[in-house]
Amino acid sequence: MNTLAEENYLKSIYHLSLNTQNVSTNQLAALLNTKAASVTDMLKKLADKQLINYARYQGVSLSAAGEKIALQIVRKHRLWEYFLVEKLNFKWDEVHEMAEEMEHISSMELVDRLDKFMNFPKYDPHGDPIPDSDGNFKAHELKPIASIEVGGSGIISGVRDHSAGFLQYLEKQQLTIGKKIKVTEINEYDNSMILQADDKKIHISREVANNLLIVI
Amino acid sequence: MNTLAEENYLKSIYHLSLNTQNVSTNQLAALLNTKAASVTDMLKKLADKQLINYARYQGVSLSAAGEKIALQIVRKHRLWEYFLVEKLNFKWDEVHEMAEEMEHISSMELVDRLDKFMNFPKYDPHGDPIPDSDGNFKAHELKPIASIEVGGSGIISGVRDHSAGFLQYLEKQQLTIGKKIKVTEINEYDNSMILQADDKKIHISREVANNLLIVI
DNA sequence: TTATAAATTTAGACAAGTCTAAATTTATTA
DNA sequence: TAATAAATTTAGACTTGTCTAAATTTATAA
Ligand SMILES: [Mn+2]
Ligand SMILES: [Mn+2]
Ligand SMILES: [Mn+2]
Ligand SMILES: [Mn+2]
Repeated sequence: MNTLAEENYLKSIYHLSLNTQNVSTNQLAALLNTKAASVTDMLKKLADKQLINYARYQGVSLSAAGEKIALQIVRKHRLWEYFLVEKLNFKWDEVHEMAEEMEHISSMELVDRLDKFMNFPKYDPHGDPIPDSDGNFKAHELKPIASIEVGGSGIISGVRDHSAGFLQYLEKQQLTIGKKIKVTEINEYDNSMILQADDKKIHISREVANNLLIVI
Repeated sequence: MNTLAEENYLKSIYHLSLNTQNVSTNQLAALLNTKAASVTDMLKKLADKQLINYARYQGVSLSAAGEKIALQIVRKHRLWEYFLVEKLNFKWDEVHEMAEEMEHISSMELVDRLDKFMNFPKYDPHGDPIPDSDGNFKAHELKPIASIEVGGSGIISGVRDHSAGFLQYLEKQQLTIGKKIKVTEINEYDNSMILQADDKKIHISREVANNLLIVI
């Protein structure tokens, strides 16, 4: 079907498309850890295959066919992450690289059975929605904690930064998916916030508040 | 570490080495579904990496380092096959191609946890032994049913032919791993055999008898 | 609105892995 | 043992995916 490289490009275009209309060559190069020239080469190939809409110098978006493929890869990635955490007891900061490889296992029958085996989970260990076999999913209505005012509360349901460092920090602070938090104080000087979670007060920086997402 | 192609070559050399001292270029080409010239190219590469012992025109064998890698791939292949059958309910004739991809997932931590998750199985769905994380395993003392005389009996514990067609045939005849059988009759004309299994009489050809292995 | 900067593409090269066709070595057999 | 056949290797080419350096296009800003 599609090569491993093609799949990684499609998935990256998908992710970047969530924030911008047209994805730029440089954005892709940064995310894929490659060079702009290499990206251009691949974009030509994907355009030939009708998987993307591409006009020279104008950036790129997924075609319907490309999005379908991207969603299947995202589905596999998130299901394998769920498997690694729930069945093999990995921590949420340990699974990304492994899933990066596993998402390319081609059998659809396999991923559907895996889905069933785990009882059709709707969200991965980082709170990201898992598309079903048709590519459909419902995302949470997420807001960064930074956007909440004093007195507001919600349930931690996602992260904006998926890096192992950030995830480990959150784990240490016990700020994990599903936890109910309330904003009790905002420091005017640096905009850092104090949260009430269970019986603890947790002090988080503005940067953390920007990258930690809740459902109200 | 090693590329996917290199891993597949090492594994193939390993399998062929079980029957012959030095593996030939043509044997590898046949098993890997490629051409002899391609095999020669790869053998040079693997020899440079000290993973095989190779002398031009003389065939090839694994070095200690090469065998270690091959055993890890075999371990992963068989553990994933076990997972697919025991956890995801695939049939034993359906899992080979998927495991062919999954065996290349690199994380050793992952495979060790998978092993633990499944309670350290010793044999894969086809009766082949699963190496432990150090590459050690104990193979069954296997004999083809064809070598048994009338009155002899044993437990089905392996197959010589792993093709889906053969496995499906065995399944249909209920000649599956673990079943106790007894040879009740050998037809002199075509050497076909009649087996007693549970309460059934099963008639098998010489060819089947050669490819079905038992422990006495 | 022109000059400069930034982004992107093109040109040309390279490594991995494969192939066909030709050359070489080894095995077989007359 | 010499001729022929079979197996293997070499030569040269091709594809995929990548890179650097140079050229081109688009964006920004004086
Ligand atoms: Mn990937
Ligand atoms: Mn995730
Ligand atoms: Mn393989
Ligand atoms: Mn097997």
